[in-house]
Amino acid sequence: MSIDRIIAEAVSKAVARLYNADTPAGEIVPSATRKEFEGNLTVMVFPWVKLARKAPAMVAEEIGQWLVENEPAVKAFNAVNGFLNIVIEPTYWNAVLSHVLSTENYGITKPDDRSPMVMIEYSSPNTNKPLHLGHVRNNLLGYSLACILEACGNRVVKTNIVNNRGIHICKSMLAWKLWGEGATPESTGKKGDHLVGDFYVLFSKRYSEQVKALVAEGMTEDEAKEKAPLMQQAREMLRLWEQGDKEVYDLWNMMNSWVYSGFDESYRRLGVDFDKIYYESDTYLEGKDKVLEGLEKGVMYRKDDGSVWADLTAEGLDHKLLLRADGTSVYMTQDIGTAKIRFADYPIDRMIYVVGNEQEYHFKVLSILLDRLGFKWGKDLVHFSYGMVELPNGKMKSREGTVVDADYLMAEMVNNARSVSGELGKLDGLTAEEIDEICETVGMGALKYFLLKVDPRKNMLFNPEESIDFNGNTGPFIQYTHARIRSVLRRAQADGMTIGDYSAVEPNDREITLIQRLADFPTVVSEAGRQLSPALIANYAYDLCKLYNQFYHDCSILREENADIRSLRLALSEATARTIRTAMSLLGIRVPDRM
RNA sequence: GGUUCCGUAGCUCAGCUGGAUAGAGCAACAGCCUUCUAAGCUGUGGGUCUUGGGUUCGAAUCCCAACGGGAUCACCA
Repeated sequence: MSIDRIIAEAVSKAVARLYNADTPAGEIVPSATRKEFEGNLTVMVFPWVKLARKAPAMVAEEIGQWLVENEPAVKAFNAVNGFLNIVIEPTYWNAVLSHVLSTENYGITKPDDRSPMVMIEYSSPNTNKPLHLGHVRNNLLGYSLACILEACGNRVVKTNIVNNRGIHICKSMLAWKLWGEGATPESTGKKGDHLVGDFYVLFSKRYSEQVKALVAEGMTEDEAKEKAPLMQQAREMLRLWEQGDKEVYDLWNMMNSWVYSGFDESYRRLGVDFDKIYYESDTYLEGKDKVLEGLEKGVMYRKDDGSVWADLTAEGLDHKLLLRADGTSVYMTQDIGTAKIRFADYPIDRMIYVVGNEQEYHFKVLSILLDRLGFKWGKDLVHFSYGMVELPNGKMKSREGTVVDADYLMAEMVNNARSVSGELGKLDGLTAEEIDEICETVGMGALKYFLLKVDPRKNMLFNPEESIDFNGNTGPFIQYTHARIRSVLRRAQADGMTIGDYSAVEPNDREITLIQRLADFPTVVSEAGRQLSPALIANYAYDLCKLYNQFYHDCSILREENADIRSLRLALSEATARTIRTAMSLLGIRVPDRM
């Protein structure tokens, strides 16, 4: 049992004896004592002052006295107003540390066949352009959430729905046909997704030139956008695609395959993966049946023109279109169709969509509709909504070209890691492969940690210059701490030192704080799972590293003469390294053994 | 305008289901490498937690309102 539970039980017993109070131990939450006061754990006694009819300080005094007399783990106490500060028997902390060290997968709950199944959708790219910074945030959040949920004992299915059809894809295809036929990733040396993206940009450019020309001839802006020949041609191409026209289909397949392999490369570098990938081209027709089923059930209605709608006014929302008058689907219908297929594929208990906050309305509606259509997870589906990534000079707008390309960004981060490492002399005496490996790990670690440490709901600022920083609350700082601990442990091993017996050692204040923090890990993981918050894990890891670094500078571990004390410090190092590794793996960040 | 999210140091961010004198990093200044990795450590300065009410022993945290900012309210995806 953890130390704060022991204290909670004891306090519960104490107030029962002293004041006849019926307070379950579960309601008592001891917290770490603030460093200005003496003690390790603090319990607030305010809940019992009324019952005791005594001053808060007096109540704290009485409970404290009872604890010292009846609970062996409690060594001493002091009462400051209503705050009861408890000093735990120092050697007791060693037992806590041993527990941390001896528990395999400390803090991690492995799922089994009966565990709830949660599906998490993330990434969901369009196949007309490469990934950008916003996708990076999405992918990292999604992947990390999946790791955290799995660590909390869920069976997790990571999924991706690739938006590979529609007018935007046809625009790239048309541009390629008109101005780039013959260009392939091989012939141009470009990554497939970038090549296709370039044609999309080219289309936009030529299209807006056409629109401009038409406006100059006297058309209104809206009319020009509609009537521009390029738009007409793209529409025609979409029509042909939907009819299964062989030539268009072949082109579509070819260009998509370029994009997929480009995406795969980006995903690999990001370190994210999927258990099941759905393609919109396979699912976009599926929602129709469900909607018609809803029509029969009476949860939807048909207008005179034949279009199908859902009335959401009871939920305080509007009427929502689901099928156009010509019977074709809209976005919402497709998501219903995807849900149907997914539910048929997996026995899902819970569904999480990692999608930007601009789609909050969409998912609110989707939740209601899925619920009405009988999906058991519909009502409680989670739209894990995250804020935009902003740049110092304003928003990212693909139209204005102010996007940060994901591949470019990753390369920049790794390059920067290389130059900083080189300047610091960290790369001396390493082979070329080792250098590559470390720079990749550090550069990507910096990027990932930077995007994961902030509250996902918030819009965040990404300053390309400042964010490539390896000092302070950053991924590399955590990686560095880990590497340094590993180095200590390596030397210890080389010198034949082992973690011996430290059960009789009294740890100092710093060491106790560190042990307390290590013991917190399982709570932090389950909390992170409950709140779906990678940021919680990230900030915990930083905090832990900060504590370790202070401890590290506070004492010498290997040169400590007293073998028992050295044992404690080695054990502390070992436990910290392991916890850092586990925490970072929940964020999808690798930690190097040396750097 | 309706709905919703956000507002904490000059900047970027923590602050868990209410608890003691609101914390880190960056930036500024001052120290620390003959000692296990200085991507580090120590210290100094820097705050009306947007504002105003309410709830109570106690509010950055919960409730209401105002102000400021983002998102959204398509037969686009």
